[in-house]
Amino acid sequence: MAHINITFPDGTVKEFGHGSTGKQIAEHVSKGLAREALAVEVNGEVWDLGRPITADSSLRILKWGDDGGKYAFWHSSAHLMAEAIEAHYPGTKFGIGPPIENGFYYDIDMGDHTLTGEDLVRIEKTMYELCGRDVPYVREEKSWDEAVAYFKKKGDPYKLELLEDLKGETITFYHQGDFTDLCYGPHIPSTGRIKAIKLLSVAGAYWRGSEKNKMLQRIYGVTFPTAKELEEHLFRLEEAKRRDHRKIGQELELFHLSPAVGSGLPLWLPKGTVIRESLIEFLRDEQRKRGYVSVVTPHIGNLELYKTSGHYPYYKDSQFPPIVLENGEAFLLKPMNCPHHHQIYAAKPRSYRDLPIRLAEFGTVYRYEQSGEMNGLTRVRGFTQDDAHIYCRHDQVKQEIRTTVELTQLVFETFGMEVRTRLSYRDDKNVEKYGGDAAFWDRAQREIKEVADEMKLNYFVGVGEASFYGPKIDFMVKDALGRTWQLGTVQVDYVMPERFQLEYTGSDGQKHRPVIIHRAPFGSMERFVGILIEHFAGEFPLWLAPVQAVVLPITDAYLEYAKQVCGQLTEAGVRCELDERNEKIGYKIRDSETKKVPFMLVVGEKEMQGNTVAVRQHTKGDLGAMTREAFLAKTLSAIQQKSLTV
RNA sequence: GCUGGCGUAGCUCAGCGGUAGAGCAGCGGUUUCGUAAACCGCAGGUCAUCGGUUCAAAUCCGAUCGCCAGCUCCA
Repeated sequence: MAHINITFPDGTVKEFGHGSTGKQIAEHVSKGLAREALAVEVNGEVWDLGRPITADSSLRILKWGDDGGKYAFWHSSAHLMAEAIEAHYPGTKFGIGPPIENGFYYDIDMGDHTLTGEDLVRIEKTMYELCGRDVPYVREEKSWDEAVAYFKKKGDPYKLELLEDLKGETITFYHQGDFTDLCYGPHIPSTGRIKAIKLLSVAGAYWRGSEKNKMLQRIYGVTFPTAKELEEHLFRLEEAKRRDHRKIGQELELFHLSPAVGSGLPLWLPKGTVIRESLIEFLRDEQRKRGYVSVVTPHIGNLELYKTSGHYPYYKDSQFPPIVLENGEAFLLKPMNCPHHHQIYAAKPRSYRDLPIRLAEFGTVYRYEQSGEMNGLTRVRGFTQDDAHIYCRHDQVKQEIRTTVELTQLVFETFGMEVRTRLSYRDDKNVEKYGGDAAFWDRAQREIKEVADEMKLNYFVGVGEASFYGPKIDFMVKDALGRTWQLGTVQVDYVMPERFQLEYTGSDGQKHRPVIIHRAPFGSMERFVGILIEHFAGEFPLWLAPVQAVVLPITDAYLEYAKQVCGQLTEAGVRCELDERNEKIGYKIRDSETKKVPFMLVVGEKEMQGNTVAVRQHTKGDLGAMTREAFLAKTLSAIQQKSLTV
């Protein structure tokens, strides 16, 4: 009998019988491993445990802790859900049912029936019954014709459409119990492995992600090998909801969204404005050190300006309609600041000695987002970019990219935020979406990649994510609900200098085109603060806290002393408030804790006598008494250092 | 924009055909208190808006606006 050599992850090689399965090999290693095994990775490809291995291979047994194992587990769970749906609603047509980052979904077409919460409960219950039967997932290879015949008979147009793209290939089916699905796999050995199930939500989703297609119903769910893990997962979801910036923003009175003003037009309340302005001050300072100069431009601009830039009419759908005067002159609420800045550059002749010129503005822009797109502060129709445009020579481009990336990194480090970096390239298959010559694009993309490599950035590439005038380095973060948002961005632009005929005189006396770098480390103040609220769960570091300290007199006998303390701190630049309400100290403390005020200064007889304050730190509790001077010094130092721990 | 869900006092929510309720917050008193909620009282709502059904609508139906989840989009 023939043998095959199996190489394990630790490098050891063992001989097994030809056609051995992952399951058999796992059992050979240990009973425990076999019990936990969900799938097997064979030469980098994830397979079912039951699939015979017929050649020398490197092999890794996948468990719940491995992405591939989870993937198979949730993929199998989607099939289990489909089986339960079919049991309740025969004739349901199935789209796709893949595993995702935190669970799985299945897109289904139920005709006139709209799923309700009760339906989900019923389906979930049936899933528990089905996994209780512990039936195996069985792989079966079919010819394309057999597969088509099956789904024609079943009457499932979506599966037939999927098969159209698989012509000529070997098709695989998976069965479990009474359910059969077209599926590339892999799957876990049997339904019994699924012990805990939660169907989370149902929402609409276009078939194949195109709004031209029919909208199907998508059920999201998550499953686990143990009930405990499900409980933990649901607890984490609840925790994440508590961080939601929309909730905290309301509780802490940071911003307000009034329908009377308009959807997606946030109002910054006094406490939120403190945060916003602290951030602006921080960045202005850093930019000043780096040779930026500030400019200010109006909120509207002549429509012709945007025709020159190319923003209009190509992006008409995402702009508010023009404001047209009686004489026919038309203005647009500015959707970006660049054209205005370009006019500042063009306002006088520029020499190569002047470059780079770095024009910075916290510029407010307006974009007509689709009605279903607005989201708290993270997606709005009016927002302020921490914008700047750097006009430089070709030989300065890489250096300028590098320093702007470094500035962006400094920003995220200051807040201890984790970001993912994306190189956003154009999509070569869709070139009409982009302006400028291919040669410019190649050059710009090469330049950002070179800088990214030289800086050893840990990036991924996003094809088709470029802006229409150039490629970008984008900095992405996730919100409390796991949604990804773009914050900082650095963009290289060879297109706008052409469109606006921007020039400088070189050392050779000839006219040359500058290159523009667009950059915004925060991205927008709104989105950044939204994410920041969630990052800190409303517990801002001292330098950002809207109220840094609150003085709490024990009784009104100490009100006068409390006023002195608060006055001294305010005088020194600390944002301090006095709680002079006629309430017990416990009540005042509770109130300030709820408002997440970093320092509570309790003052009574002892403090007044000793000229001290009893310091209580938010979430940390009583720190004991401190002289007023010591507290002030400690506070000022933490503010100055932008410390994350106080 | 699309699919579904939801709009009741500043906030969190109950009421779901017979004309509006609680807790917290607010205000007025009493209390003068040492590290997460003192006590008593008062006030507060054209039940998102507009239209319809009905003897009667917060409650049923429709439209509009807004919010939420997802999809699509995102210069």
